[in-house]
Amino acid sequence: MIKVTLPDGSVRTYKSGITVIDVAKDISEGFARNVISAKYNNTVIETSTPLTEDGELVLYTWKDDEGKKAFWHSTAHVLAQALEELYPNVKLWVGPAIENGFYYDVDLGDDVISENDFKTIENKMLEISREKHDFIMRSVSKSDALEYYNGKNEYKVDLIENLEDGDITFCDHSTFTDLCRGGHIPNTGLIKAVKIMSVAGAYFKGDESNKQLTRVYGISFPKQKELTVYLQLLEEAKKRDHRKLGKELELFTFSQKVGQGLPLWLPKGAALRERLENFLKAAQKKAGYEMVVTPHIGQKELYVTSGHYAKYGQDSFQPIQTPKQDEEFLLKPMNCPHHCEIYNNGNWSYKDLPKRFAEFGTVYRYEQSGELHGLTRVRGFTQDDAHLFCTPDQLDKEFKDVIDLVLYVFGSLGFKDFTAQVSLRDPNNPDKYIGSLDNWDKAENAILNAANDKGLNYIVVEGEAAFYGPKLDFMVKDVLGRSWQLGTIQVDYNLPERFDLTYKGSDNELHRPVMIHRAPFGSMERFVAILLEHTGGNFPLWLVPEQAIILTISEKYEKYSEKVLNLLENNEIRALVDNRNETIGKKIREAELSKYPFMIIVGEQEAENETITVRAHGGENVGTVNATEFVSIVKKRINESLKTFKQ
RNA sequence: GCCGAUGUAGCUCAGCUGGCUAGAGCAGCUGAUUUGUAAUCAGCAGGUCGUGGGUUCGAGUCCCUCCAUCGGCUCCA
Repeated sequence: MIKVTLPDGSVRTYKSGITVIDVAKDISEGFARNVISAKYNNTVIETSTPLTEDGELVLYTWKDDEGKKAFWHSTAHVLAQALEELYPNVKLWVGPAIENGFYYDVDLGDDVISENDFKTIENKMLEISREKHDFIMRSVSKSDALEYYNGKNEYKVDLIENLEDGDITFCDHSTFTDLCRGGHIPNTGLIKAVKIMSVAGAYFKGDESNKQLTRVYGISFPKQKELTVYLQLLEEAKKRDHRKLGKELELFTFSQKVGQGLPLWLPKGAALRERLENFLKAAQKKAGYEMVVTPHIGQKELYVTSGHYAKYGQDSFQPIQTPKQDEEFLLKPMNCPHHCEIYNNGNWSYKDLPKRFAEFGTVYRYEQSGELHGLTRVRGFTQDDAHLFCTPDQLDKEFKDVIDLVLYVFGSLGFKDFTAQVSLRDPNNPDKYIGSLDNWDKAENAILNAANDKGLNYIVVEGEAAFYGPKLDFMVKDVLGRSWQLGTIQVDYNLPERFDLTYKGSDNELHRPVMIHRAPFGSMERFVAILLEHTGGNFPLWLVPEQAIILTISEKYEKYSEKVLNLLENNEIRALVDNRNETIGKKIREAELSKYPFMIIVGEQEAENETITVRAHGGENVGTVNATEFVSIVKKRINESLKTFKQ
């Protein structure tokens, strides 16, 4: 007999060898029908797996993330079978579940899959699904497994060679067999709806020097309706795409003539960006930062000193020659070397530190063309950069103060769903980084300590560090769930050495300062992009381009509307008048679509009584008030969203 | 850079298997209308169909080059 503990703490006793599904049936027949996956002692198993020892059992349905994972991974098997039947020369690599659906990486030989083929693949998959084949796991010896794939599929052979004999399992369903570690739904019949989403190239083992395989993305559901809902959700998300909103709200544009990845900020966008800059400048001033300004180019030697040239010289915009060709300049790809030289201009005592140099510095990076993406990945962008130079003793406090500043910025703009990520170096790839191991250890520990003390809920990712130092990044997702780095804080012991930065200590000796790189927004471009997607274009009231639009009932009320506009402008409320010869219904419709927070309607009644009637975006009737009262309403709402920074 | 897709008026899109002067709605302009909470009516104007080649009697439509964009991969100081 074995003891099975369930998540609620209850313990049930069964004959050894009972299957997961029978345990589920014992709990409840109805529940058992929905169980599609399970974990036993924290290991993913099949619902048909017999239990032979005591353990903790967790049962999953479609509603659980683990259940979805099993469902989608199982669908990947069905996809693989469909591909094998449709493309006899196909060689399979791997087919995992992902956040939304699954993919399978395959080598199609000379065949190509394009969107026209999706329907055929989907139909084939549904055909297989309807036949209700059980997924059955079996153990295979390493030699048998190798034999099975030898000469037929070098990718699987590569995979098996790295596995331990005894740990190798195959999964069968229908006539299809795949190397697989497990985690399937009971049978293919549960898959009722399938959609192939896209195909893409993906390098074998993620290595650019390897062959590029074809990655087929798909998603599946236990009900047709859920697929429909999912596709509708995607459509809705696309409406909040920053590229679409940026165009509609006239914030920014791109021009083929100017060049790809080089955004053009339109007047409304530029004004919005300026407000963001002023907002941060005010907070930085309180936190003891000093603004500096540096040029857009620098001598090549500057970047050789910093180490950037060796690391990124080949992938950057190539050096600019002087007419005599006796000097080379680089477009500034980052501000740190310039700021190091600003530090070097002074003769600092420990009493002067920390020095905090801030600059909205525009930088240029030659990103691969395939990587460019709206405003989130561009070739010319402005960082809200600053570099802090401090004594080793001051590092902890300075780092924590920067965390506070970043959290203040995120809070003021309504970002709640962000992930703090500590990015460390890849211990297996030391060539990627500059600087001594000792310095790296110090820097990594400084970040971890500060993050811990601040009670930050963070994840640690190895291999994501900058080449000169580890980072604490603040990641935010876009409408399609893609993660982007916004705020970043980095500890750097390396550049101070390379630039020979010093300060005089209390012992009258020269010492090396520690450097913190930080950018709360990350870049103005990316930040505005993600902010657009998060707000759907409904910016916080303090930030929005125009806070109110005055709509006249007819052109007769032009004079009065101008008077109201004047009063609002004198009270620093951004507003404009729509006095076109159009119906009030049309003006309201357009104002709604343009996302003005307030619509002020003025007509006969208002002009007579010196009042205004206010409608908020979305339809809220704020009421009929006088203009001064409206000013206080707006000011109050702004204050609710924008706290002042204290440090 | 690589894989797949897309590119028609300022915007959103139609244009079937190549066939007469390339269409619509919105925006714009002109006129009428002077309007009370999500589209007033009429008229006008607007396009080298991304670029450059090719196939053809004939190309928006088929083929190739390049450019840009989209979804991924790799990259991301």
